[in-house]
Amino acid sequence: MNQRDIARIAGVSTATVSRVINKTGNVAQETYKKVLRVIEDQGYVPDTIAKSLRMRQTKTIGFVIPDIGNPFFPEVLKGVESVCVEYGYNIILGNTNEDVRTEKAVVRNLRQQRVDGLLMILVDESGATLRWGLKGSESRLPIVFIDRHIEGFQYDSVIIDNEGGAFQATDYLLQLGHTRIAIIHGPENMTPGGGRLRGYLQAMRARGVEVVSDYVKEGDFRTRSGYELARHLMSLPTPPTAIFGGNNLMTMGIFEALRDMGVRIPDQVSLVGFDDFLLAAYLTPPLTVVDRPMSDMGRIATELLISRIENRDQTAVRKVVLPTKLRVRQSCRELR
Amino acid sequence: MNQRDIARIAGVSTATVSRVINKTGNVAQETYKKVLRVIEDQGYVPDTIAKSLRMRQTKTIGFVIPDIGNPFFPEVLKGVESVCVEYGYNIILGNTNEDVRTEKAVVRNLRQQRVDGLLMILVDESGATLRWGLKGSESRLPIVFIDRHIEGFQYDSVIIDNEGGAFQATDYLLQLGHTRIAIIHGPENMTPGGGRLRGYLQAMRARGVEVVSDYVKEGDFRTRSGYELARHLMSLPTPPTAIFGGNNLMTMGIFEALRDMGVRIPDQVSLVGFDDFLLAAYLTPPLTVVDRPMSDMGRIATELLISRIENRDQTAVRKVVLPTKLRVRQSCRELR
DNA sequence: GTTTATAATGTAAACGCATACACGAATTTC
DNA sequence: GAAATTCGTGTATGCGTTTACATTATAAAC
Repeated sequence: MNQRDIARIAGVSTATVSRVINKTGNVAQETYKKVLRVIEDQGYVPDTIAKSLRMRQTKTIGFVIPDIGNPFFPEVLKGVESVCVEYGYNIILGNTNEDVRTEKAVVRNLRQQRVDGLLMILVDESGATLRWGLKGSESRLPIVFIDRHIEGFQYDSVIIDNEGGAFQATDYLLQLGHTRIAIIHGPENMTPGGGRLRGYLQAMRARGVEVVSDYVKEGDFRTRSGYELARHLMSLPTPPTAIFGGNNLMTMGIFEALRDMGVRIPDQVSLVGFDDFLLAAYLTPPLTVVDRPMSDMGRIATELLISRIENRDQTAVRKVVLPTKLRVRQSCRELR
Repeated sequence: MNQRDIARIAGVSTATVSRVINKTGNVAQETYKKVLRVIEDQGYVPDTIAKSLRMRQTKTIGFVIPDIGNPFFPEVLKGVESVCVEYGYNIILGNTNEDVRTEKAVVRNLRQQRVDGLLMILVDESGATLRWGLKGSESRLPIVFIDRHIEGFQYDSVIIDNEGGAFQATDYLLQLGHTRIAIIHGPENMTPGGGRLRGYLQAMRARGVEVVSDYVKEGDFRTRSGYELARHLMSLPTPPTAIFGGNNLMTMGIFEALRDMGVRIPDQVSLVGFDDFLLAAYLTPPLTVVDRPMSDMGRIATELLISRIENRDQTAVRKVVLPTKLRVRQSCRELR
């Protein structure tokens, strides 16, 4: 059942059917109703594929993420989805498994699917993914980066104030009297990893507290690395009195390690995490964390992307930085 | 840059280019290489939209879910995604917000997008969604239901043994000596709600324990209803000694309520949840739950769907029932 | 009542691809 | 060496839309 069938049954031309469906151009009241009735009767639904081909736009955006399993993902997706529904866009998912090769393939695939725009939480911040994946596409595909900022590309990004958030958390611990503060941060060459580390360092220096290199550990943003590095930290001759976890997963690993080692929070060691997550408030003790507006990131990024797609926003490249918020709960104690 | 451009540059016809890309039909070694070089040079990527139109298949499946926010979702998605990658299918998301009207619209939209098949976690088990959403589509769209079974439709479903799982959990509590066992179950007219309730009732009766109607509460699968019903239960003149939570979200609500009321788990009340979730193992105490293989459900459902799409599976309608597993942790105590 | 503007509709081409069919060249068959 | 087969390639059509352009019917203007 296609447009031509409807046209035939209604005794009009396909052009008229099209005009009725899209409310474009003039069509007589009577004809309008007649066509609509036939459409309704037949349960006809226009073929989006054909329309996309003709219109050269698919009303679809690609959402590229590194790991479906990270609790971060559904949060962001929630924001993305709500805006997409509002503007009538569909979402095609692209999971990269934190792997650069896969990432390239995903970008290619999405481009091949003729998505109207791309929302990306990139793994490869070097830009190689993009250069290769986008090679040969004449029309500049609108892209908005989420949680990453990539220098040297004329694309928008929506990120959070990693430095500020880490500064805030560290300073909070310092205020409580801690000086032996450890950090398990993410990869230094990635936006969230490096930024949070810098915030930590700045806070320490601002208060004139010496940074002990043994207390500064680089993880890979996964639970396991948090677990192992925390065990390592607590086995030090002089263990830290507080640990700052660089993201949700690593913080969970830290929590688990402390529990397994029988280290009590916050009596023996204070814990602050980055990322609020469902878990944090339910743990015992409830975790103090740097909260970042994940759903908002998704929402704002999508708004931005769609406004680029629809050419409503012609301004220069935007870098939106969202603020974080320290949620004080019960995982830190005052030292005196 | 399209096929015609490549053909022109390579000095061949579009048919040859197509043959090279799809490795269909014969083409001379030399020509093959030449065309491939041009494609590479130009960064040409075939247009999937045009291909889809011509081939009448999109290599895309729609995944309809009721709530992105439910931890259940990413788990299932993980399984779905892995299979889709394997077979080269894309996923378009459809969030229904647990709303029947939205659900209808989503099905329509997905059909309009010409997805090759549908994976559905339905809200409306009456079938009205399908009847309306699919009206007028001549070619039978392959569909696999996840976590729901709908009578009267010739579609496959992949569900879990709700009755068995609930029986197991209830029986476990009975074995520990509990008799005042409450259940907060989901909507009775839904597969997981009704099934789990039945399993509970069967277990009680099997051991000859009277079912107290005050202890049987129907929630809506959301956190809040678990919270409120748990508060209600514990305010009863004779409160239960054990509560069985009908799904992950409601169990969390129950947990929260008990914490807020200062009721100690498992000393004062034992708690068993349905669904394992990241949280469960991290809570204090770690929760005993009925675990169900969510990722497997996604995987198996997708395998089934794709085999239907590609006509590899011509057998009658399948109803796959996956077993559950009781994960005993520390939220239940023996009564004596 | 003729001209002119406007509304209503139809005709046909194009979007980028796969493929049926056609055709000449090369190869095999006897 | 003629007939039959296979190989390599091109031409042209159609998938279901939208839309520029053409055409006819209707209303407005004088």
